[in-house]
Amino acid sequence: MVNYNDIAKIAQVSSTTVSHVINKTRFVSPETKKKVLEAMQKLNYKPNLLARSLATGVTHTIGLVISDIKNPFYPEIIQGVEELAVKSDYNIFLCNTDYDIEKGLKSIGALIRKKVDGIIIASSQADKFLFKEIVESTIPFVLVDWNENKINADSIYFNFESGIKEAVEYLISLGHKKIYFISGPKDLKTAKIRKNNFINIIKKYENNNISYKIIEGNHKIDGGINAAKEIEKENPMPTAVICSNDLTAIGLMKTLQANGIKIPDKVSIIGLDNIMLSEIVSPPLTTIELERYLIGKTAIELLLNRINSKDIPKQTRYFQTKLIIRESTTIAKNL
Amino acid sequence: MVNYNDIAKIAQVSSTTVSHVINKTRFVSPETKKKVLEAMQKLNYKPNLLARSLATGVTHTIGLVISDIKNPFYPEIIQGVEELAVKSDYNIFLCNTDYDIEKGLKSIGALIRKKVDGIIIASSQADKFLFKEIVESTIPFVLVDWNENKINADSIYFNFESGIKEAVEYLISLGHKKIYFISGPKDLKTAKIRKNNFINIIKKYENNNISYKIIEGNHKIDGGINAAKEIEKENPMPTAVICSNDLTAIGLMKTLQANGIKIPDKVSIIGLDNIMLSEIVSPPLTTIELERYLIGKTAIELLLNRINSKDIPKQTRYFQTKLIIRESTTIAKNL
DNA sequence: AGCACTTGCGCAAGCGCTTACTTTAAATAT
DNA sequence: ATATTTAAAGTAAGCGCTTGCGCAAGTGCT
Repeated sequence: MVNYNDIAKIAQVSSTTVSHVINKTRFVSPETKKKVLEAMQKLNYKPNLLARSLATGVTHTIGLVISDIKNPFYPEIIQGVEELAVKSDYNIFLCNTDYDIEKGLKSIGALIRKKVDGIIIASSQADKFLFKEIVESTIPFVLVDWNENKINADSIYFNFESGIKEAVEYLISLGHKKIYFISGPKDLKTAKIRKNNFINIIKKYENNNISYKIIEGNHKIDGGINAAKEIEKENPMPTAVICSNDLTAIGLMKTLQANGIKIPDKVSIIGLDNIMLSEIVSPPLTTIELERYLIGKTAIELLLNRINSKDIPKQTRYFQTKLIIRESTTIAKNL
Repeated sequence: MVNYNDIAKIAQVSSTTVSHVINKTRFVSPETKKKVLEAMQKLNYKPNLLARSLATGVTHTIGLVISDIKNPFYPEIIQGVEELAVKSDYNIFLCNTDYDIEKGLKSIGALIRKKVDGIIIASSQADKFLFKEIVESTIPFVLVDWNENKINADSIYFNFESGIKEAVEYLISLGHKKIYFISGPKDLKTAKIRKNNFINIIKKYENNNISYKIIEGNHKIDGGINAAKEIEKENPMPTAVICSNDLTAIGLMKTLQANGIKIPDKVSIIGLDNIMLSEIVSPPLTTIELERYLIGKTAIELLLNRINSKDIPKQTRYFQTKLIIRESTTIAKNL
């Protein structure tokens, strides 16, 4: 591998000078510069960023931890992060935890050891140990939808309450009395929050003759499929179901439809996330929107800020959710 | 940052010994080992993988270049790559080219300079210059669906011909005579291949009174939406359309439906890729399948093989495509 | 007792780059 | 003509790790 010494030898200068012309870190006379550049050209020199990083302590690399690349929730976040990262000359280590804490831990460990300049955790897999690792590493990080303990860290919070409240009230306004909720995986922080928000909100209406029930899902399509079976067993069936995410809602909807249950006539369904899919299914899904691209962009902005000035106060950003009414909801027929 | 010397000092050994206990690269007496491990514990030591990589020339990092993270085509490939990569203790630099050659070039350059151990290029953005960079870098790489010049490199080829042939013949067997094709972006290698395969196949039937036409799309939903407008202008309209990818087909289908054109009664539609979405739309899309997870997995297998033994002969793998008949196709009504 | 191995570990160079400190020579000031 | 400043570039240590080479003490053999 060709290095500064090789260039220096040919250009008849010191390797210091080579470094300075490459980095433009001090004045070098035009003639000298020319010699160096020509030598570089001649040797087809490619800098070794590992060596530079070792010397400077800066890698221009960040880690992005997500939980499920196949969940359409993430690609847009990734895109938001990636665009600005690349513009700012950062590369991204993508870590997919697969909802697996062990795997997440392993990835985070590797990120730390590989000296990333910062980490974005958008994997809602809450784990104290993982968190401890990161904090101790002193590597800047931002938490997306996962600041369980209101820890003092740059964080992005999703306010699911606003959207879920809209959804519940909308359903009630349509005359629904029996409203079910399909949750996400038990150990997923964001799923817990979504569920609890739903419960808190609907409880306020319990005396208005509104009943509810939680069915466990997994934030995947098959969770919705399984939930459909549970729901069909109910007698009477709920007239409306809110799902912890769109994938679940879609699995549910498809299964009910396949079993001859008309959506929304018989059951109204509301999702959460507003993934692209939700617009495209039939009927288009009423859902609660989260601006994922913007979230990704904001996450990387916070991170870069933090990287560039470690001692500014920790920042938080809130993202509201809001109901998008499409065609999977209608007035309750079985009054 | 704590390093070998700090540990060595506390454990009263040389840094060589520290290295050897950490890497288990030579025998160290149990007592010494214990002292070292305790010192590490005490200092909460975290190895610096940059330094190690600089010394060994191995980074345990690979690059994965794709063209559009938002295209559901990619996440499964990423997953296939990621799973095995993590199992083998590699981290992944994800580079999204956004169909932008400049951006791709920039990313590849960074990967090379950051000394990745290998690169998987699953971005069908053909560019000689980009290719030149990689080859010159001597970094192992594998090409997914992008070996334009049958270059001697580890490659994965998609055989679109098999699936497209099935699709065309299936449509003809259903009595379709006017079959359109919506292509992908002009400068996308895989799109060119898909289109050319279609043309080659359908040309064989031209004398059987079969006519065709190519409409340009972009492998995104809006490409399908625009194509719908073109198609509606045709008189008579084609009775069947094959799309270069599923996203296009979905955009097309949704738009035609919105304009009152029944699918498949009036127009049969076939997609390509078999993304999850295609199963979920209404009607479920007849499409040509590509096993993306397996492709990702195969890509990383090839790459790891290459990394571990540079001088084995270059490998190639072919992936057949095949027609999956769902409900967006039916017999031609306007005979 | 003398020799040859073996065992366990240390020395120090090197990976390719950065950067504080110095040197050299020319330009300017006195 | 000498002292001082300035401009341009070099010296070498250091980032944290690996690893070829070598050394001293211990073991076994004759």
